[in-house]
Amino acid sequence: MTVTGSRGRRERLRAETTAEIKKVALSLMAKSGPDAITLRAIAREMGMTANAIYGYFPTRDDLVTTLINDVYTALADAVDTAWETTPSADPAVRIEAWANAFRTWALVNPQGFRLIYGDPVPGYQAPEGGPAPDAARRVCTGLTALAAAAWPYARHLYQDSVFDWSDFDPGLLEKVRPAFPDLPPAAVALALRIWGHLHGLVSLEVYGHMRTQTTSPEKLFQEELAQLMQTLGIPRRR
Amino acid sequence: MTVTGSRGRRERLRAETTAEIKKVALSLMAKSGPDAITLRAIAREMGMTANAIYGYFPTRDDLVTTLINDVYTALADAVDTAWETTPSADPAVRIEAWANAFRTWALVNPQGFRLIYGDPVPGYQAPEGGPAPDAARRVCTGLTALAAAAWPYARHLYQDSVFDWSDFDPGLLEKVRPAFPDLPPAAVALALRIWGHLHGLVSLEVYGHMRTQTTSPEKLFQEELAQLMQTLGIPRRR
DNA sequence: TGCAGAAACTTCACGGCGTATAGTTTCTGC
DNA sequence: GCAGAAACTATACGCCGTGAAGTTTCTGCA
Repeated sequence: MTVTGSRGRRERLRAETTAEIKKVALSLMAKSGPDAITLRAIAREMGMTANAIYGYFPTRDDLVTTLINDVYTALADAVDTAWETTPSADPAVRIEAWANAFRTWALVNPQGFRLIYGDPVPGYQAPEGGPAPDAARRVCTGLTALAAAAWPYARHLYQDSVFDWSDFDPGLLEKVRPAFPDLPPAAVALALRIWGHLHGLVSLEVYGHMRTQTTSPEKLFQEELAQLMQTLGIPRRR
Repeated sequence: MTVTGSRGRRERLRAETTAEIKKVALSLMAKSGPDAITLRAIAREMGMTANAIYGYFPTRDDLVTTLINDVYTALADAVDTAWETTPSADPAVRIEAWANAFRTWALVNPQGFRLIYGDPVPGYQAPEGGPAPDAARRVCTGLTALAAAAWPYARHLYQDSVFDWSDFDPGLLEKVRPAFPDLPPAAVALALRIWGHLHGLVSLEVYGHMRTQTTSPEKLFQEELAQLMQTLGIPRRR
């Protein structure tokens, strides 16, 4: 009918404009960093007035929050895909696939990494619970899957763990415990520690702090993965 | 004499004003984050015009670079002091002292940590070679000292290392090799990896990404240190 | 002691930013 | 065809860094 047709048209246009705003914002970010995400620059690029954007996002921070969500989701998709498309027979291969997907995504999308994990934009205040809680949860759940895959090999190394469930966020456990019912708290702690290790090496590299120390961050990261397998008690494949 | 006395006076006033600019800038940063470091806000606080600051720093970026240098140096001092004031008999204790000093400094000076390691300020472009190469070097050299202290225990774990000297920055090696003549490339790689581990855990904590996952980042960090000793082959003290 | 010149500082101006308010155009559904 | 909603523009305010030009204050020498 004309009714739904017309309403549909308006909604479609609206959705298209919203998408274009985000697309332009992301291209500005990719070219010049998160700082370049300004309403006026986006509007300029789109042939609009900056205030027109307020019809789509109540404030600039809301736009940034949405972008963080999208970008973080893309990262989560990347690592999830790497995990799922790698055969599960050899946990070492699978864990390496996850970790390499993480680093590769960060190196391909350095500004996205900064957007997610850094101070995204001048004066940006993240909303309560963080800007992209779902995507962050997905990444952490993925990390727990790593730990779970390694746990048969690693468990004897973490016998005297001091962790219990109260050490972790209930929202995280809600996702994690049903998926891996047999996993103890120590394994979740291990997952978070691995997150820290990988995040640290990658972020030092992305932010350029490694460049002044080593000429081959790639080699360093592969060494990290090799040693990680050691830490997890996983026999080195050949 | 009056001559030197007068010239000395001008220079002293100049040095005092420079120091006050930096002091005010750092207090703004501590209160409201690196973004709050604006020439106008500093000038307002000092009862001056923003342009007066141009007599002391050619651009805002130069001021920020100087601040990064100062703050990074403070961090380097903190970890160096922790290292040097801890008895060297037990490498585990000493390494833990270093790592805890690193994390504690970051938690006490979160905005300083962001200034050093994050995107400090909108549009800030770090100068060639990084904003604080000396302080960064000192931290990396300190890390190599950790690796050197652990090396007698750890060396057999890194027999089949693939690193050679060409994998590292000459400027780093210039500092490191004379200080630790017997240390192989693998130990430097180990130092950088440890840096990554600690940096990752601490920066996830400082940036609030851990808060949504664990309720006790402190416990996680201590577990990290305990496992680090394992990785280094250092027997756990009691 | 007076005075040229340098140093320190202010004033004014420009373009950029987020965003609030008010006004205008365009489309929708009856 | 027309009321009203939705989309968008115009104007304005207070921030920001910074350049140019002008003013005040201090310094060192005659």
